[in-house]
Amino acid sequence: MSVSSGSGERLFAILDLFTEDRLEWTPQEIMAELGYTRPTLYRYLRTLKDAGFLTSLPGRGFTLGPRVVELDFLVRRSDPVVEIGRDQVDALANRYPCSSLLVRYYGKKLLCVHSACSIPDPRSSYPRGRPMPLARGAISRAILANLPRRQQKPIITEALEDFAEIGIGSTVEDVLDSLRAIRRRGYSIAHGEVTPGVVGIAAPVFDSGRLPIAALCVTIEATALEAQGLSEATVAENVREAAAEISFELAELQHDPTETIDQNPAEAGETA
Amino acid sequence: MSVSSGSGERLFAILDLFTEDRLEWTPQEIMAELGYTRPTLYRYLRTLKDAGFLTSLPGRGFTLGPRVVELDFLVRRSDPVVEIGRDQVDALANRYPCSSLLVRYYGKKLLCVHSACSIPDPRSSYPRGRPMPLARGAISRAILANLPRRQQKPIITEALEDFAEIGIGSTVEDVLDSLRAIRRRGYSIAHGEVTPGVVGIAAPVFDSGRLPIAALCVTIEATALEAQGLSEATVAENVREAAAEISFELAELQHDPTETIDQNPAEAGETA
DNA sequence: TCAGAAATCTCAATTATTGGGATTTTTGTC
DNA sequence: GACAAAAATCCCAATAATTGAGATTTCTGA
Repeated sequence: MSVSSGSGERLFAILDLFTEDRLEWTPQEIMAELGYTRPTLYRYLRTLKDAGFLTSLPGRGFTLGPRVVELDFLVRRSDPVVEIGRDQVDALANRYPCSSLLVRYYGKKLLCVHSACSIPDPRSSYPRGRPMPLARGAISRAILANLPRRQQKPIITEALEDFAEIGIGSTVEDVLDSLRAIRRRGYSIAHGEVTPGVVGIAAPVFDSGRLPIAALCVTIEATALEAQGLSEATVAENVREAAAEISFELAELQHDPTETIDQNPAEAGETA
Repeated sequence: MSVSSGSGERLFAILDLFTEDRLEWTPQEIMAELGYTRPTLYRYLRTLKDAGFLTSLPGRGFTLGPRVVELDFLVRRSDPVVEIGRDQVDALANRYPCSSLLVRYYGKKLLCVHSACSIPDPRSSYPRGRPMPLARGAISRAILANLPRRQQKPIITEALEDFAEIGIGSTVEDVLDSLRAIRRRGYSIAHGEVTPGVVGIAAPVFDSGRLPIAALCVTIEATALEAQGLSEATVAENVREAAAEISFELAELQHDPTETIDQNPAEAGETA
């Protein structure tokens, strides 16, 4: 809420410039974009470079640096959802000609944390680290449907047009009803919401407190399903079971005091 | 050089606490470790959390957060060495029962940036993001041997005992001779230097300026080599060719102005 | 070798950061 | 559901650290 300045935040603002669309920035461009003074900017850049978050390309400016890579390795290690889910993701990819994703729910974001792919040229590609929209697709709904009402409402209200377009419901109450059904069924299905012709089938992963913290998802071409004589429901059952298995193993970890684990890094709740 | 304070660096010092051995820290522990005041520490933690670099675990403190994952995705995208090398790494893993690594040289560090594995239970495991020692193993020497003399000397001097132990040479001149041989041969081999019974075979990857920026490496059980009737030299030739192919494609990218690429993020040179 | 640009340095002004202590919120327990 | 202990946040004056204009140095390419 607070627009607090703080030189730390000004540092991170530099990192925020680097996006999928723009992976290189020169000091010039950064100055223009953020309005920092020259000496200040260079000081920031030096700090970031010394810390390894940026590296300078000979004549072309800066890119993200190796420290990021190192830290991601540590994140993979510290996240039991990844540790445990990996096998299930890979198994699903082996069973069906699909890409299979494990997507984590962080506060207001969905982030793919592991994926596997068993088809040559996947049309929808979500490798680790790519963020996803919170209001579209099977994954989104698998999570949303299992959130406490308190948290559902603001999200639904905000993205009502999206839901209407998809056919989930045109009023908040309608959407809530649809989500209730999804919750009871244990999985959600989306037809071509993200990529045309591709079916997404997702099921929620719970922490030991029964809160949804992730979703397991298989995306498969509609034509491939047909070709293999598979029904969506069959696949969905498999996904649901695999997700349940992850939840189960997570809960076990929780109870076993010999292992260190984290649980639900999602933000508590925000006054939307 | 400079022990400059700077609140940015104090922020990053918090991130530096998180290591493979210690993935969770409570504010208490951080205060004790870094000596920050309580309000200050909490301010820092909030900044880091808001930026997504940390997340708070319910009752257990903090871990690294999702922003790291997002940034690593961007790094993978911006590093052409990964983009190009991936296929070669995977191909080698398919050809031999081994793990196959692509390791990047960043200033004074070696960092695995991609790996593949074709055996069930690999004894030496180097997934993306795990740093490696700069003075041990085939990878290290593949890089070192191709560095300009200017940069070789200080490194060798500093790690002379290591080299002596491995049998590369007991004086700086001896080591330089050995490295020259490696450079001429085009690949380096290490027997059980990192893991007993495991052979490492590595070849350098060059940027368009003929500077070594990475190494491609296959690690394979000595017994597996024998069982398959493979000679080290045969495998080494394959590794060398694959690495050369990466170098070649990198150089091509360099000349093709339609692609944005980075080149050699390694630090220029430091007054060792 | 030299010009033009890029990066760094110097140092005084001032602002934003700091930390002691009070206060509020959260957590765990009864 | 209420209570005590701990954890996190707030307040605000003091001050130390950050800032930026301009000079200077280093780099880059011709």
